[in-house]
Amino acid sequence: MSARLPRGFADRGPAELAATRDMLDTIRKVYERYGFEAVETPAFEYTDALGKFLPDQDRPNEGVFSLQDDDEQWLSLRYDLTAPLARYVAENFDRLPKPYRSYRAGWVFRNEKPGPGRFRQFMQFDADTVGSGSVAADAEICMMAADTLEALGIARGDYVIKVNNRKVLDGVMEAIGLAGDANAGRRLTVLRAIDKLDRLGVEGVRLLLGPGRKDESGDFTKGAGLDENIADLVATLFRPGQGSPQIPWDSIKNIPLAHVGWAERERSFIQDLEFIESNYLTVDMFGFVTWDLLRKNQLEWNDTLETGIRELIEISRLVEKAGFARDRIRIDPSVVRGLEYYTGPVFEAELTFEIPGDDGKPVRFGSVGGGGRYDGLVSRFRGEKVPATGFSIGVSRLAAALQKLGKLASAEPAGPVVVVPRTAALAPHCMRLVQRLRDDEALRALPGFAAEMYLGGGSFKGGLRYADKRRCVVAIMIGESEAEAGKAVVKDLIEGAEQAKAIETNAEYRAQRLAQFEAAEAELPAAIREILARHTV
RNA sequence: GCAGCUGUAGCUCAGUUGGUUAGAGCGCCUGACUGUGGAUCAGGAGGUCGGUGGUUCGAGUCCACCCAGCUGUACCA
Repeated sequence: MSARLPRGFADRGPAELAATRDMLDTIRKVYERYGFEAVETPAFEYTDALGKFLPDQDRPNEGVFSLQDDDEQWLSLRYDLTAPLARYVAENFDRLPKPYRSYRAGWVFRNEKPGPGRFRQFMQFDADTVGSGSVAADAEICMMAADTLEALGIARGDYVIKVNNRKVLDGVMEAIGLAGDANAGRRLTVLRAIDKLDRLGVEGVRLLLGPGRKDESGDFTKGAGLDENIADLVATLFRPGQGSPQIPWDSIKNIPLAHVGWAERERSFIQDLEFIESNYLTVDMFGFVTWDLLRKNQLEWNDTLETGIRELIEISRLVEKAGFARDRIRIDPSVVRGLEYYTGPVFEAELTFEIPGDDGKPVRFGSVGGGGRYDGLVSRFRGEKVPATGFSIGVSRLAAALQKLGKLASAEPAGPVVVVPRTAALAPHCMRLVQRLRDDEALRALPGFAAEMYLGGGSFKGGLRYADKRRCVVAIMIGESEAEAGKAVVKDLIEGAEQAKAIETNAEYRAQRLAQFEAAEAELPAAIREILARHTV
């Protein structure tokens, strides 16, 4: 039998654990400052509570890890933290304050094809506001996401929280005649195509919206089958970075409304925009461009679309007033996200900086989190409607990005002070000594201080080799003569290694006892503190 | 899932048109060094060449299938 790690799972060493712990701590502080409170739910849920099982099968869908309980009920490992929260809120609805603001971190599991940076178990850190239908809740979540990324050390300008609204997408679908249950499949295809804008570009997406697309490997993806001009319209409309469309603000303002003959509702909508400050230009323009494109294609404006755009404008207004400019939170119509349960605003946190990859080509990390409004999730468990919105950070992915940025400790933490007995008979003497170090007030006050006696057998040098591998800074050596004299030899391992680089010959090496000195037992803590201080800053 | 590429020591890789006992560097272990990691020197362990079957006098090398990995694509609640 060979020892092997299951595909798509990862072991984590001390360096990674320490880094993740720091990261979670930082995120938690931001969330708590916003007034969110902690909750934890288990890794397993009843499969139906996760809301995903195929209609005509009694077996849970692939994609989740599932097993049958002894009462034959299906259990699944959670694939995100949102569905379990909905279950928790529904189950404890009466005693929770509303709106309920909660955060939680935990492992989630997906039974999918793993890849570089894609695991079948990974950590998410979520925050949600349940019980508020106000777009202020959505705006706040976006603000918090931006603050969180900055708290983690990502500079302003190196990230952006992109915001869109499912109602806009739905409204456009409606306008191009894809409303209704009969078109659900094609709607999905269109949404997926839009989702790929950043990767495939406008051309690729236009193909996906129309006849279909063949990729480099020759694989063919079936398209949505839209008419060419409609595909054009959709691809243009949801182009990413829509922030600077071709039409300048002035030309919108100066449109002679009466002359174009807009319907009353449309006119009032556009007139509204005139009162909006220039910072909301993106949404305004998007609204106008949408309106204009629809009109040119003889398609109708609709309520869903208007509501969606008005919500986006409102969110822009809120975050702007709170001091979040467009370099942090930005409306981007190409954001699609979670195709299933989102009902309103959707968000995506994206890292915008590039880093040279292994092959030298610049690599973007892209999305490190996302979320949105899911007004239907909790109500699956209760009669009444419970609006909710939330955001989820992909911890592992973000950690990888931070590591590349150098914002995360990547080195293994320094090892303990190791006391090495010269012979086995000295073990009691050393054990007493090491315990005195652990009990020393001043040493204990040092962050991360640890002391241990070398427990390995073999030769004396084994102890030093061990200290080396553990990245220890200080070794204490005790032989018979030292024990009798109540003394110890203290060695600065880092300084010793440094000095050894200059040594060329064996004789010289033997002659030197690099970076070590003898100290009385009582002076040990002070000597150790001095060496540690030398190397920890 | 589909397509293309790749599988030689713990790691990174060599291995000539198919030809003897398959190599290197790093790492690991042991020793030298009067009681010392890191320097130096000497030695050692470790591979059914991803697996199975085939072609051949002979296969790490050629062929088929399988498995695994990488890349793209699809899916990702």
